[in-house]
Amino acid sequence: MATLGDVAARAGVSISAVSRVLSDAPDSRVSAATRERIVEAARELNYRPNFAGRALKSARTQVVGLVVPDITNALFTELMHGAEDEATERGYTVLLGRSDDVRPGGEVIARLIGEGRVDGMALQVGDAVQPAGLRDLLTTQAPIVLVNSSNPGHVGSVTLDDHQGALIATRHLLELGHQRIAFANGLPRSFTAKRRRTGYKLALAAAGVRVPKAYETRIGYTVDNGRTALHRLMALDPRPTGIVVANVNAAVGLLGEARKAGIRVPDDLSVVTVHDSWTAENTWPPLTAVKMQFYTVGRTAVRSVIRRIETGETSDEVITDPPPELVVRESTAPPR
Amino acid sequence: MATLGDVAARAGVSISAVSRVLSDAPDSRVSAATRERIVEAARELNYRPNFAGRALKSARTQVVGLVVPDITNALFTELMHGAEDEATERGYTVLLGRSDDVRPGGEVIARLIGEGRVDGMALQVGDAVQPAGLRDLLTTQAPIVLVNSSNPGHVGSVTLDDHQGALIATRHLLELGHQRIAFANGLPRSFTAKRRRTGYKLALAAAGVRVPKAYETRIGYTVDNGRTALHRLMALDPRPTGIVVANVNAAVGLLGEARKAGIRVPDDLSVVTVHDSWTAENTWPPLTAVKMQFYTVGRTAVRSVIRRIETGETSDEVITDPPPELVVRESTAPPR
DNA sequence: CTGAAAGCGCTAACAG
DNA sequence: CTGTTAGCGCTTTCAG
Repeated sequence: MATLGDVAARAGVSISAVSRVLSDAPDSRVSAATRERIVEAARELNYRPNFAGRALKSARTQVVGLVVPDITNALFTELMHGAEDEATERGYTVLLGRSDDVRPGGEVIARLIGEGRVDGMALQVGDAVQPAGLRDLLTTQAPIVLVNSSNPGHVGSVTLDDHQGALIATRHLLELGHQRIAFANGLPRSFTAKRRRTGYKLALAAAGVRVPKAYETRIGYTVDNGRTALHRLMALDPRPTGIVVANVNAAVGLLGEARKAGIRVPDDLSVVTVHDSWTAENTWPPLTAVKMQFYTVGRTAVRSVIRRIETGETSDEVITDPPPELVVRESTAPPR
Repeated sequence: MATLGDVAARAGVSISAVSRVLSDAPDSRVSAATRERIVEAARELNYRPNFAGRALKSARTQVVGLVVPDITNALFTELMHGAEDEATERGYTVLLGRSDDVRPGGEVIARLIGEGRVDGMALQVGDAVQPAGLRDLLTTQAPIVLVNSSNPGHVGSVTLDDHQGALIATRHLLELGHQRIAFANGLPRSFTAKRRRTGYKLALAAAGVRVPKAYETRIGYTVDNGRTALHRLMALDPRPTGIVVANVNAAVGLLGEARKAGIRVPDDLSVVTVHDSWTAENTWPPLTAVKMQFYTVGRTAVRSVIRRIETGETSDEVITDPPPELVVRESTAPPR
């Protein structure tokens, strides 16, 4: 790989002149002719600035970490795209990491920041992460922004309007005429589950509808969790006529299980989910869903991290624009 | 962040002594007492080696790039896990990148390698990449290993046994008694599509079954491509009684579209797909699939890249162990 | 057994 | 306008 020195030698100038020209300092103080020679030499040698050299000198990597619990998840894909787009526009690169439930990201983050691999991080912790696990992160001075989590301390945060999402989903069933509306929610300690829960409850309360306590399950967001929720809810008496599922993956599992149990959707049971993804379009019947703006979350999170890196400012943001949007497909209908 | 100098000062020794101890050189030539003091000081200061400093000095990052066309894709998830597991075991980190069809990874790769961000790369190009786009990569001396692609030059490669996968899928339908077996394949220029095609053809030939030419579509691997394939195949006369789909995402789309068209699976039509993923379990009916070993591909690819980095050896490998495995679910049955 | 010193590629302050 | 130089944190050779 060509270095600044190689380019300088070829152009017959000093290293610093090359550096000034190629790192396009606004004030490179170089004559047009010299600049020309330098640029030409760099092109010929296919020069690329060495990452380590630059990072070592400047103590900046221009990299932000994005750590999510599960890269698999179709939802995070949108988020990652948003993060990448924002980063690229601002001259940053995104480094993708995984935080599983065991190590709540603490180890990964400490490494990435501690070793100087990234300048800052956007972090979404898994559902099952205990608040205690998060506490360590907050003591850090590092530029960390929490995504779709609570904000228990002095780090910034970006969250979806989960409350509104669940409310819209629930209202959809109410408007179809359902009264016995159940809620297949995430784990009790999940931050997003708490917020979705209030949306569900508020919608019911606003309509003057009361449901048994057992109508809410709090099992989790996975496909299998959805399967379990279906069984638990359908064992109740009276059976619900509609279910709001707090997560699209769980909804896919719930729908499959309903099918297996001979429960017809939407004839016997309406299902609406919070979140949308390509998988929701391809179930049978296609799932009615409330589309949440994950792309915007990604963009906003990275913007927030970069602001934190560059200016030190911290902020807590809720994505309300564009708002959650109901996408009606075929899994919901009026109750019989 | 604490540096070697900080640790040295605290331990009252020289920087080089600290370096020797903490980078656990096998022969650190340091007394037990000194070593103890150094380790203790490092712990107290929460020392972490600076990535840039180390990389600059050693011209090694201990990072391998993994570039895939679409991080979304459930299949690549397995591959990424395999890659990560292998990398971690060998003291490397994985940097994830995306190669879309427009820039066949060329730009991304040139940057990552040229700037010294990674020591080597495992690269899967998209379906739609023209061979010409690949040629540039082959001139490179960089440690690149192609994944699930052909090997048109002197870079290494790791591929699945696509031939065998398609053959097993086709044979499954034959054994159920189908004769009119169609094949919803990827684009003609896709390397994997070519290999799957030979498996399909061989299985038919071995059984002495002949089908019309139009029974093979070569539209692509996406969900929408699968939908299109369904329509095209069902417009034929005589209709096929079974379809082998070359990709699980396309199979999901094809299945959904069959449903919409009132074609009952498996009563009117059997569907079997190459690949397996969680989405295949959650369609209705659940998809019979040939499970391909993406996890092993990931592991092997990273192992191959690292070998290339460390020893310069190049190899071309086909994953045959474990072999592709038929997972029978409910989308296949004997023809009526 | 331990330390001094050079140098990886780059930027930036300073000198000419 | 252009060049010299110090130093970012680390590894490694060479001296002690």
